[in-house]
Amino acid sequence: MNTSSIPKLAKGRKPVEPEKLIRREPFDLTRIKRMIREMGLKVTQQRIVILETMTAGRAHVTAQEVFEVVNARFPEIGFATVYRFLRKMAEMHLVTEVRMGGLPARYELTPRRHHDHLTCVSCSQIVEFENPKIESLQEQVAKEHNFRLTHHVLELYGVCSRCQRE
Amino acid sequence: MNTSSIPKLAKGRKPVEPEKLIRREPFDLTRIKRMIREMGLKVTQQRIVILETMTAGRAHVTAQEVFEVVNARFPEIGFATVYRFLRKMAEMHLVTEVRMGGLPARYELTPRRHHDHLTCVSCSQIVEFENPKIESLQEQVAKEHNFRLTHHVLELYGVCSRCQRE
DNA sequence: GGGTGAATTGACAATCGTTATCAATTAGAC
DNA sequence: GTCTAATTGATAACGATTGTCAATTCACCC
Repeated sequence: MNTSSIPKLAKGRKPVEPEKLIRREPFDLTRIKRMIREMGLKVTQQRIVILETMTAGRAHVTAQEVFEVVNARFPEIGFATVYRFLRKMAEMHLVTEVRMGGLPARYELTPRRHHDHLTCVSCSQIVEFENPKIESLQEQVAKEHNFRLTHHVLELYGVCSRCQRE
Repeated sequence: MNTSSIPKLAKGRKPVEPEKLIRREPFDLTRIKRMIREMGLKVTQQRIVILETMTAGRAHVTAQEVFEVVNARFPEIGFATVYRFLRKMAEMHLVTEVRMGGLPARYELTPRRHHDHLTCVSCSQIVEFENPKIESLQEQVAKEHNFRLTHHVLELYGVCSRCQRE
């Protein structure tokens, strides 16, 4: 890949569709580079762009969606690279992988506070929630069975208020 | 498919490897036929064998595992039939589909009492548990967000006591 | 700065679990 | 038994994910 073209493209002006996914301010470059280095990885232009997209974009995105945003800005970046880096970041707990049913995995920057998900089966909107009582009851269950808990998946599915009306 | 050969094979004596999966007594034929009829489906030899295997075998099996048991007894039964029927039964809530991570779906006869799973990340053993307090807290969370809850997935992962010792 | 080796990349093939297709067969109602 | 719609098995197709590998790039040394 011709990486030298990336800075050039970055300054490009052509309007990009998938940008609509972006909602938050990305972390600054220094911070992003540090995050990559802290994972024990080399700092490449691809990884900067991918991680920047993750920090800037909405949560709960699929690898495909990340790829589309990234690839729209830098067509040289292949989707294998996106997949690989997302997997690596999940491994490093920098992002969290959420798999619902047989659907493609969704990724979110690992939130400082743990939370679970409430998903609308009709419109797929995801609401995050945290409930310390449930958490502690889970710990209690694990203890009763002499398990040392490593993690858990709690996904609630239902119909949101808007979809109930329709 | 030559179904007429099935009764013949059923009496066959050749020892079958995957039988080791069987742990419980299957439901009797009359009951199994009734279950299939109650789903609004035709009673076929294939479905009898598959459902018999489900009622007789261990819980939390993959479609592939069911297929292997079934196919060992009746090589004429294709795996598309197994997949289709499992999916249909899941749809009818006769069996419950459990998907953990990106792994193949596992099926169990829907237990009379709802329960969740505690899985050992080391040896994959699955412990079932039920906790009404967690259930009601989930309802409460859904209510707070104006969702009408349809179902949920609660999977706890940890290291079982035996694996902790090793 | 340039040189070097290992990590990373992109294109693409391969794999996995699952689902669709379709002609042939079968269950169930008459 | 006859008829028709449901079911079946073989196989292709599918979508998500992972592996392969030659070419490129980063990070470190000088």
